[in-house]
Amino acid sequence: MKILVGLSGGVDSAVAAYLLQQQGHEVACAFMRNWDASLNNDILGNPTLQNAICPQEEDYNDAKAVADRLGLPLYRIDFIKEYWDEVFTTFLTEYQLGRTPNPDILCNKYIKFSSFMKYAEELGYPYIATGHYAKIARINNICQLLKADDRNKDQSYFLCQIPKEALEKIVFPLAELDKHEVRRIASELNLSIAAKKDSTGICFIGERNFREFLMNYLPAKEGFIVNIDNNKIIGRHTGVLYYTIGQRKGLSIGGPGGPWFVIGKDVKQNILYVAEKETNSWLKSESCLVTGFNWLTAERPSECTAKFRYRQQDHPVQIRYQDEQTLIVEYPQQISGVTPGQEAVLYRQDICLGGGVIMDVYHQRLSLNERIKGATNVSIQPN
RNA sequence: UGGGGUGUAGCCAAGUGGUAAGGCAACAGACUUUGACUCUGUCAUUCCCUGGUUCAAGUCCAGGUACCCCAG
Repeated sequence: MKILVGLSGGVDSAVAAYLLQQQGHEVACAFMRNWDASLNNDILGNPTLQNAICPQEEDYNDAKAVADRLGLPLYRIDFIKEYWDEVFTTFLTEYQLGRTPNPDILCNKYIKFSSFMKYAEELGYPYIATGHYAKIARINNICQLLKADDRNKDQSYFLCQIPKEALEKIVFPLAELDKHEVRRIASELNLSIAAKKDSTGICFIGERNFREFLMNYLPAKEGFIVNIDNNKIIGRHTGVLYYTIGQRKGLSIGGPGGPWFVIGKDVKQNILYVAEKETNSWLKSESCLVTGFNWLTAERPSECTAKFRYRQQDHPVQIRYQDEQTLIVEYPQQISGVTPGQEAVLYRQDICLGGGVIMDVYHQRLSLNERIKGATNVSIQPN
């Protein structure tokens, strides 16, 4: 098979390329560049802005070294405009609405398994491969997305929004490998990046002071932090959009009581609502509204399991259908920290059924905003 | 300027003569291809100031000082 491997400069994609080569495929590599700090006005909190060589060039050099070591051709392709238009604008819009989006899921949907796949086809490669820890298997002659064998690294959550048809054209060579085996292979090959630290942080943007990064695009706007249980102002925030539900760090609320957790926000009034202790009922919900659901299978279950965040355990859930893409996901046992903007991803055992965006969460039949409104329907008192 | 009370880290707070608990926050690290959560670690040679008693003072005594409350 002719396969184009997305080579990032990290260990995983390097080993993926090597494995495909060993299997006798006709392999070429491509390095994607999707973020340009100066072009994208990414100034605040950018630790590498002044560096002579930007981290992405270092990654490219690493990828080049890998390709050379394996004797494979390396293409280079920019998706900077596509990333901005399709991933980043959506990301910012969601933040402006007070939600917490998952940019990496958008990146996989629009860039890696759309634009990049198209690019590969045009280049004459009908298949693409990446270093994702996920598995594709034919079940009843239909390609399905499954969890990786390495359950600790499984990244199927991030792939829930990719086009179903794309599954036919993707190869995940790391599907059955543990991370430590991948590293072992890399070091046996004497790859220069064998010990390179796993990358974390937003896809293509990297590990950053997140608040400072957002300040480039969402201006700081100070406001009050209010204790939802008594409507008292107990602190100040630098911008309600910078916080996410369930967040504890960065509130700077000292003194008696605590710890304090963000439980909701009022974007219009610029108020951040917090409650004491993680055990408080404000973070719990029994159901949520999920929209834009991307189905990866033909199955439409009424019961299955779900993850509401990456690396969260699978929770048993029941599904009620508003329509094909709009679901009410119910979990009467209650789950903490289900957050609008994040993705609800459904599974049946190992099979990833698909995912959609959490639009609202409900507790005792009330939406989060209704609950907050009910609790704050008295004037806020200065403390 | 009569009475009472209180001053311990950024905040809250133990400690009542024997060599500064704990919590919150902050910071650092781990974990993590979202954002969180979580875990680990760091964080007062010093207790409002000055002097005194004592082998030993955050703790006792004296004076000063700041703030709070009550009465004027």
